[in-house]
Amino acid sequence: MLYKFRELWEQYQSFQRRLDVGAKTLLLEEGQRSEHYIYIEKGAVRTYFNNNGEDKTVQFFFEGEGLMAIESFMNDAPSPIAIETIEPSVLYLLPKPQVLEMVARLGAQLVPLLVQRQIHYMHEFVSFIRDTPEQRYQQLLTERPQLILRVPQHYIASYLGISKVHLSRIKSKLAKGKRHF
Amino acid sequence: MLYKFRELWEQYQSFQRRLDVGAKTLLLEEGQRSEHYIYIEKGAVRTYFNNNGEDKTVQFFFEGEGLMAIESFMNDAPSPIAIETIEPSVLYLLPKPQVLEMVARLGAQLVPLLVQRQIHYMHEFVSFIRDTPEQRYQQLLTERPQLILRVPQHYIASYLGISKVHLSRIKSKLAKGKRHF
DNA sequence: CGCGGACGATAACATATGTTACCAAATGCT
DNA sequence: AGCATTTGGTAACATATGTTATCGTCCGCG
Repeated sequence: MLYKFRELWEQYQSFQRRLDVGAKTLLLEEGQRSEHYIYIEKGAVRTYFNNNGEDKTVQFFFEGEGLMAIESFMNDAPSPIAIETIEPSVLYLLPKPQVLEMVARLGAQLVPLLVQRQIHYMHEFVSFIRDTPEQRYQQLLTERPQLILRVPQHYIASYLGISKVHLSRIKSKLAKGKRHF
Repeated sequence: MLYKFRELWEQYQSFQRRLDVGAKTLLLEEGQRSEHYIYIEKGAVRTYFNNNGEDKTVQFFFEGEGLMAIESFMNDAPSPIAIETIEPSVLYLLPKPQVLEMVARLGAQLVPLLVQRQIHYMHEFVSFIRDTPEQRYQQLLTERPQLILRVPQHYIASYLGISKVHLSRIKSKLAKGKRHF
């Protein structure tokens, strides 16, 4: 039996819990076990961890995307990563048993999806060893302009691996370069 | 029909090509299409790319490990990544048609493997936004000491995302800290 | 409406890292 | 053995980035 992910997802509607939450709602705490797959109907979400008192953002997600703390979920271990909303959001949570059932039913159809995810992470990795923070910021600007507009700067800074002060410097430097009157 | 990867691999022995090559042998050029899975029986291999004239190392592999330029292989596109031996090596190459056949036969059994790879890349990513180059070097020292011993320093430097001069500084700083006579 | 916190910019200074250049030791090859 | 190449260390200087502190604005919430 072959499924596309989206069709299969619909079949589990009755198990999905709808969440309508405000900004900065914690969806998974660091150290907790992940028990859900999260689909974002509306809003924005980030994953992050705490590094001696300061937030480090790992990834951003927006409407139409899904996520989970895969390491915790798959290895049944405390999550090194926390999840919280950035904006008021509408989310659908599917509990672990049903997620595992979906995974089993999808079977080999997951392989290409997982391969593409892996390629995505390799790209991020390569970007770190090849590009300066300024270049990485410019790529964000061109490739994900909505992200720059919607996400507070200090989250973006830690995602880029730099301080918020430095990101501010980069922006003002770029703005100076663009000015011509 | 269920297989473990290793058992299945043995079944394809007759398709495997054995390569006995010296150090710095180019196995896949940047821009070429990847047509093989490579298993390392002996030796060491790195993946890298050229960034305006200078090498950036992405990953290291040693005996018992396998690799391929997954992006090129799976998407049938020119590879952004080159592959070459670091040491004289004995390798086994399995051509693409047989690799695809293996993938098909493994099917859903690949899912956990791919998930763990994904987690691995996420860890590398997190290390970049959390740790200083010095910390990343120390982790290499404790987690993969053989790597430090066998791989030339400038490859390690670019893998860490820093210049070889700076890596040398880090080493001498750490050595100074350890000295106590 | 007003207040406090979140957000963003900037300055001044400290530290980390890159670049270039030079030298010494190790290694490979003939 | 001898030479060229690779590898690794160090110094001096330039640049990038972090840290701390201060300020102004905006925005949510009582």
